[in-house]
Amino acid sequence: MVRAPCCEKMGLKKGPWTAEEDQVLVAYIQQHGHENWRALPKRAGLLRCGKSCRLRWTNYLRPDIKRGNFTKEEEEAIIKLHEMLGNRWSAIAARLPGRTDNEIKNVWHTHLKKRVKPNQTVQESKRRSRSDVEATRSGAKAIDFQALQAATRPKLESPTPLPVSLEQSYSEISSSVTISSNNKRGETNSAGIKEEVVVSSAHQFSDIDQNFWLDDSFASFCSSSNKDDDGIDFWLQVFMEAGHLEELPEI
DNA sequence: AAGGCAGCCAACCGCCACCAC
DNA sequence: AGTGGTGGCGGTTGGCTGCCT
Repeated sequence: MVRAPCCEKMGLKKGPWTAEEDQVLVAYIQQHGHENWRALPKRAGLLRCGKSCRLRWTNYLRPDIKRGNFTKEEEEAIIKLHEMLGNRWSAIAARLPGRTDNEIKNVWHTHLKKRVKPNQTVQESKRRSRSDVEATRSGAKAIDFQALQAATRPKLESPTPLPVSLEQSYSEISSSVTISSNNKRGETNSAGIKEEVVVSSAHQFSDIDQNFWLDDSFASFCSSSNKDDDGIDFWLQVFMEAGHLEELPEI
């Protein structure tokens, strides 16, 4: 099936948003919310496509967005998260309160990419990212941090606020790692983050030393380990290296 | 002063997964 | 089970800005 381009309709505006458009969009969403992005511009009286409105809102107008330069801590966090997750910008953004995936992607491409070691290239990240997808699609066992987090985090009725500190972010990742075996997409966790997998045979690594993620241990481990191993063995080695996994979990 | 160039970043595009019917 | 609509994601683009020559 070939879908028509989003803004195919004549008369729809493209390009930079004006202050007036921003105002209209914000006012409408504050009043009515954004249940249906496609219908929103019509109802709000904007000559934009829904996709454009959604992007503008999520990347720029949302009230919880943190503007301004990235701190050293945030940059370090992005580098480390990128090592772990690859080019999964939305997953990385979910770990950085107030930052959007687009922003993080931009920062990565303009600043951080140059900083990482030569052997930690974009291509490699791509490769890791792809292999994750392929593994998931083929039903193979793969680690998915979002899912892992969801599988072990206590379910709450109200949305969970984003982590308040980077340390907490790492803590949440490392404390919720499990090995996935039955993949099921489409679940939404308590923080409103879409889950890719729900783990049936959860094996928790809740006691991993937080310093493992924060200091150079993880980075040096990554550089010393076999880069071609994108799968479960890689992550098992990671947790064994962290010193908190006595034996291989049953998968 | 002006032209060229590189960097930055907002926005767009195409694809994919999910969901309702 | 198949189809169409929708939202979300990652890659890419293009315009703006500042620096350099």
